[in-house]
Amino acid sequence: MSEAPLTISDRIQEKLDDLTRAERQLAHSILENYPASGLGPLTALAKDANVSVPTVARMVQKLGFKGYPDFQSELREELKAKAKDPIEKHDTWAENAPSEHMLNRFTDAVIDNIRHTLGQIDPKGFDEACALVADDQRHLYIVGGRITHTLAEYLFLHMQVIRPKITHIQSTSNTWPHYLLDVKEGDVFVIYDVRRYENNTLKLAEMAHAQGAKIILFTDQWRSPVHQLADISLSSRIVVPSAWDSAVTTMLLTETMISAVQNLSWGDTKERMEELEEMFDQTKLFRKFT
Amino acid sequence: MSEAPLTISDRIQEKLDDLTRAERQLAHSILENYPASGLGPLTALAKDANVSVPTVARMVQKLGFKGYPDFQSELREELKAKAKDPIEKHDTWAENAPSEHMLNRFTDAVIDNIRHTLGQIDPKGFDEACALVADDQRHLYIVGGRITHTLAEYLFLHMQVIRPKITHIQSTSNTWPHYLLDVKEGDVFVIYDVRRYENNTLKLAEMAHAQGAKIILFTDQWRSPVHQLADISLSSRIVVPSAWDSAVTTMLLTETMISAVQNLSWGDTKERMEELEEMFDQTKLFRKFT
DNA sequence: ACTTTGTTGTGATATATTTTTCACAATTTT
DNA sequence: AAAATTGTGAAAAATATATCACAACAAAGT
Repeated sequence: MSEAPLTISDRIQEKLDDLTRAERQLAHSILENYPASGLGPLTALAKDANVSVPTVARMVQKLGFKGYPDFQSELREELKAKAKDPIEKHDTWAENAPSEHMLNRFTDAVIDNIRHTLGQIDPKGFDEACALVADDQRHLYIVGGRITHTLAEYLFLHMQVIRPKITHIQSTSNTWPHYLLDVKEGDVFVIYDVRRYENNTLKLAEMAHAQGAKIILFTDQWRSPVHQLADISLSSRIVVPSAWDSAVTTMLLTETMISAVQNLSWGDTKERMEELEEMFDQTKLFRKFT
Repeated sequence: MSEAPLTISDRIQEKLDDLTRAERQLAHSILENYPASGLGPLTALAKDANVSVPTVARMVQKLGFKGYPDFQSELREELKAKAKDPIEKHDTWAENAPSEHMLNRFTDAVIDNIRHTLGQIDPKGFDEACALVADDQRHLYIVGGRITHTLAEYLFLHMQVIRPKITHIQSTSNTWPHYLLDVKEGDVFVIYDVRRYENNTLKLAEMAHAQGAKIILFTDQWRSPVHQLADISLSSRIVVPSAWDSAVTTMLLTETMISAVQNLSWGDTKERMEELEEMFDQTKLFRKFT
């Protein structure tokens, strides 16, 4: 058995549990841009990971190296070996799996979906959609179908924090006619509908449209019939090597929308502060969970 | 247009004619296993190339670097950049939007997450997890938290079609102690837990573990504490330019699992046929929609 | 063959960095 | 409150780098 020669990356990950908080933080920093950061001076690495110099020194020894230079020289060996290896031809995603492995095939397809989807999207329309969703003068209704209600709820959960006046409707439930009574002109519907397109969803969209609501539609490349009524359609490619369709791209657009709406709601000034706070928050989390 | 930023390798080759014999010898040695040898100590490089130390020092300056350390740090930069590149290639995703547009920034981050995640995943563990989930002798419990229950439900909805004996538990609900009564040794728990990790989820995992259940954990790069109890952990990078974390990569893994489990459930014989058919199918689709 | 000219290695040395350790205080975790 | 972890600042030890002068060498032209 010619076993995989156990890279340093592997070794780090294995030991991850035996490491202390600061060490783990350092480990992640090393893996973050591997192996480049490990090849620089120890001091730089320490600063990069926001840990002290002794922490680095202590850890490399914990990992079983004689010292930092020893660690580095093994890293270089590894790099040398990898450069010789012909495996990297087709960049596989999961390097340790053959390219026919489901992990690689699936990911290939998803990346392809993302590329196609983003390549064809209309940024203006997207921005308009975000603006509509961000406008808390309008009541926001979020609608999903049998499967897509999970995406709808995902959007709902986040919007709940960002703005008031939102409702999550499941088109497959029979309670939704209720909600429609209250719909006012100018309210916004975010509707998820991918194949197989659901009749209920279409009906719901029609009624909403009839009441003068704006409709933003998340759909697939073949476009749900709701498309006819929608003010803005965002269609994603959803084809993967599976018996089912992929919701990954749709979720990507959804998350992007969440982020964009958040920014709009907070105003330009706070945007940067938020980014900072995020980083800070992240650091705190590192400290908290050891 | 932003041309490729001229690697050090390029620079060396360009200057090759201006170099003297020993320097050329050195240059070739550097290119021989590039960039590894350039990242070691100057002395080692000199010995490797069978040239003297001053020759190396003289050459790096001739190449326009301030000194050997300068040369090295540029090499590291290059390596870092290259590691990021394989598919990203700085082609902006939404071509009609500027690269600072949220669509592009967000997608960049997500692709990066996917690459990191897949790069570090253990395919063996993944396969084992799929086998466990596919085994319909075992009852399958799917658990999600406040946000992640949407992912859990997504998995649940698909598994429902593929196999019997599954239950979707929401860790935030107070009904879950009920279910645990029925858990038998060998049953399987698929648990979603990303930061901020939920106490309920941990408790639930502990009880499941105590009853001898297998645990498969979907978590983030920092790993939920449930990790300690899990038989298999699948961790995803979740960092995006947003106030929230991204679930896209986790969903990608989930969908991949669904697809893999589906294949397993159809029996070994049909598996390959199906794969072929899939590929064929995929090709057809490519032709159709391009 | 004999310069001439430019290149290269040697050995030595000064400088600059880096690594490794310490002791101790601050902090966090148990 | 005790134990473990981490950062600080400093210093010592170890390496690495940059240079120098000079001799050895090689190639080119005379």
